[in-house]
Amino acid sequence: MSETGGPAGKDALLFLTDDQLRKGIEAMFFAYRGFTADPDRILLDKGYGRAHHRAIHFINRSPGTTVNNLLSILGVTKQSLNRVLRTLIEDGLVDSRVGTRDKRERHLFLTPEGEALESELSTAQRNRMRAAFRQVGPEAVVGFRQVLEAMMDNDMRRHYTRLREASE
Amino acid sequence: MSETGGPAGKDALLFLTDDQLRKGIEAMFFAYRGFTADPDRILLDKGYGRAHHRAIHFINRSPGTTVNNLLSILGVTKQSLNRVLRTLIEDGLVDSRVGTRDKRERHLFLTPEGEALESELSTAQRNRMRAAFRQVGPEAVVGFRQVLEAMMDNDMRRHYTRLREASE
DNA sequence: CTTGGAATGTCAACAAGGCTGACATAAACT
DNA sequence: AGTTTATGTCAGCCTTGTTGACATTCCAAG
Repeated sequence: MSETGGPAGKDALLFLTDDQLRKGIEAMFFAYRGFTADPDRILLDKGYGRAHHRAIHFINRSPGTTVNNLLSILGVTKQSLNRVLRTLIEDGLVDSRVGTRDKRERHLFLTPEGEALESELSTAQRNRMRAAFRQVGPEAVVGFRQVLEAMMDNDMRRHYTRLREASE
Repeated sequence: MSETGGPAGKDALLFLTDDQLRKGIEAMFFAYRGFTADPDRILLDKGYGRAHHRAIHFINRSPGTTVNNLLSILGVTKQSLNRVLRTLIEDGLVDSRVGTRDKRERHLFLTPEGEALESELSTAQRNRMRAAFRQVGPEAVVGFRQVLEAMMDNDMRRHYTRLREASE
């Protein structure tokens, strides 16, 4: 690992100046645009938006998840999510099955068509991420994720780590 | 410094697996929510949105900038930006002065009230960024920014570095 | 067992902030 | 002077966020 203070001395905390923080803020802003650019282009052709992408992504990650669970991951209202889900279901990308144990719940799955779109979107997004990771090397990638995790709200970090546990 | 390939061997590129890339993607998604959460709360009270924040931020960064320049930084249409600017001007947070050399241009400045809001917003956002940076240390911060820069589109990276040059 | 409240999901209507199209004005270039 | 180009504004549409009202299902208290 590395010491967390850098070289001990009067400049040890230079990375916490307002200028450095602003640099981080602007980097985050500009990078997020790149992060979503490729999927956005693909979705535009098919008449979908970023909200559809998010739903598809997390249904793929947790097949059979309920609407309620998806809500707390996405952090939007159920009414907002519902509109998106309805179009995905109508278009045959998502399958919604009434819960067997609790009939109020709907369990969500991707159809083969939904999986195809998910794959197309995540391939595009991974390609950009891969190029960036490769360019900067594994140590930078570790730092990247450490900062992002530290920046999350607790609720979001809980979802983030829970997704890791489920898949590994 | 550090070698960029990690331990030489068959696992040297393990950080580029699909699982690692997906982890990066989800980290980006959840972290961006945290990144905008604090300013969003402040803006909600005052009847503004994220679009107003972005405009205020970059006008503060480049006082006297034109609408056109702001457009290419924000990557939205002029019509969309115009709606936001109109309310900020009406509310006395932004001052729009017709260009002296070219009367088609409008040069944008923050009023004292605008600067007050800018300060409130950026203080909140910096506080979160500072807490994250401090928690993970300067080496992680370097990695964080390296990945973000590598992830930007070329146009956005141009704006990003241009802002650096102007201020340092 | 039934009944009242809580949980889940759907429908309707509204607001913010993207978008395109049409246009007014100013500058620039024949 | 007259056409073309650049800048900014106005009008209207679409996505996706919001709240409110409601139907269905479950569960627990009487």
